[in-house]
Amino acid sequence: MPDTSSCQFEQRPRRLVMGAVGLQPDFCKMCNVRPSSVCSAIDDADISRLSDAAVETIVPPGRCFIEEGEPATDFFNVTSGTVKLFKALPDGRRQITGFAGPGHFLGLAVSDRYAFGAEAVDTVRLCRFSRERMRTLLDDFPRMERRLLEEASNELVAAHNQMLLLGRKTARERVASFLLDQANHGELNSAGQLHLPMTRGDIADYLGLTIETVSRTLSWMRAQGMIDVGKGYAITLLSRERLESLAEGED
Amino acid sequence: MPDTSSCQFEQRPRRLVMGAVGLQPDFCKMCNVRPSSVCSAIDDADISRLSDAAVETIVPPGRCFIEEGEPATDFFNVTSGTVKLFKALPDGRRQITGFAGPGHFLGLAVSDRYAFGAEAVDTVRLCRFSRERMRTLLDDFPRMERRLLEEASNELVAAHNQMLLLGRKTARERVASFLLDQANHGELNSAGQLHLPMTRGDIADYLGLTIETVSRTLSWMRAQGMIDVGKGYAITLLSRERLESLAEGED
DNA sequence: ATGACCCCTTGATATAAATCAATGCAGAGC
DNA sequence: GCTCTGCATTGATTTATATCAAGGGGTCAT
Repeated sequence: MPDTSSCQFEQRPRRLVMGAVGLQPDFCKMCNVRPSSVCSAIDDADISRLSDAAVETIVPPGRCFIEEGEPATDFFNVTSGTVKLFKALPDGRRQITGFAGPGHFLGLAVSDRYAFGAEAVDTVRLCRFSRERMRTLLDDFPRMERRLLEEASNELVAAHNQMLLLGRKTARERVASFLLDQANHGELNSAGQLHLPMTRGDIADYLGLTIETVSRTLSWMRAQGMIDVGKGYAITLLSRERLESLAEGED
Repeated sequence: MPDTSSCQFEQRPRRLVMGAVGLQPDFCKMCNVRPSSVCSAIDDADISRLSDAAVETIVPPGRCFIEEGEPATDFFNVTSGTVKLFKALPDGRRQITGFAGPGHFLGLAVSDRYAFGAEAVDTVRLCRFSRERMRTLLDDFPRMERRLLEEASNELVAAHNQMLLLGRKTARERVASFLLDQANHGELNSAGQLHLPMTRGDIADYLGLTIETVSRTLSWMRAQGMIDVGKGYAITLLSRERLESLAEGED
């Protein structure tokens, strides 16, 4: 059962129907509003419609749940875990266009087919809506449309940054940019380590490099004293300053 | 004076105030609605507010009208001509993130600073709004918000395609993809030629290549009989089929 | 006309990153 | 205990593309 502790509806039990389907906390996250402002805008009929619309889904690591080119039936909001989004060429070359963490939307596009594939990096929890119902939700909750526009704008900025990276940065600059992005968006653990849920292959496909180049670059950074590569997927950033100047090509 | 022939308001002259400031046809384009549905939703007070909000701007070729990192005061809708959008690194390396033609929006981002620069490729006509007023326009015309979301979604799809191109395609595949994109989005002239308004340098900065590689690749395609490179910026696609299989790496 | 400038093309060479190859390590299954 | 498999690291070599360099053909101002 989803955590509802951050939402204050203990006094209004009927409202918890939403929580029961995993919708309420996610819906708050989607709309980026306080739960109370969402709930004051809906009535009992809405509740049943919303409950009906959302399904909580759990996807195991490595499982692909959106196939590029398939009919786009669903719309997702990531609740926990990390998803990789990718596009592929017929001969198997693959470009990961982004990693989506908690709060991110998938399947926004206007097209009736998915423009990308999506695969769980680790265990992923999703809030799934049918796109058809999504459309009626948007009519009823105009805030949500604004929220989606905001999200799309942010993704667009990220995409443009990534285009600069892919088109004009060297391997070292790419890896430095990636580590800093990850450190800014994800959280560091208690030891100050950055936990990267994805494999070297995923990083390579995200940065437009090969596995070997990513590995060599990380080794070089370690030799330079910029980072410490721990066991598994943990990395410590020892000199954020040097990584930053490297990432922007100031060297 | 802007062309109003596509809008049917000859019988309601007062409405032409909008056309007088270059707003009305552009506004229709922005909202992607028939002029009548826009105008039925507004009254005289709205007209003066809208007229006030929009300014028609003409930008000469090569003129940069958005500086990356400057405060984002305005919001633009391209009326005619082609704009190049770009991001740059401190040492001068540049990535063109897209070319914006008639109907495209600029300055959508949530941030209070422009995330990219914009420069006119040829003579560009723009409809300019202050972002502050844009916000109130969005409140009054909810259709517009949906239209912007649609636009942003389409741009996101284009950005992801470009990431695949920049990260994983060879020079030949990149140039082939570019030519086909241009042929699909722009119009061919009467001789079946594609007119590219941008220089080889712009194409290179868009495709993550150098001028020399773009030039050599076009020469190679000509030698292969895929294209014909005319005088100036005109190119004829002789075998769209071969270009398509090349663009997707099927060779 | 002349020179300056910009853009494009083509050739020769250099290099960053890919590819090919070998090895090590850790977890899963038997 | 084993082997098998996937992932990561490191080394040797290749290659696609960048860089360096030269020359041609416009256009514009003098």
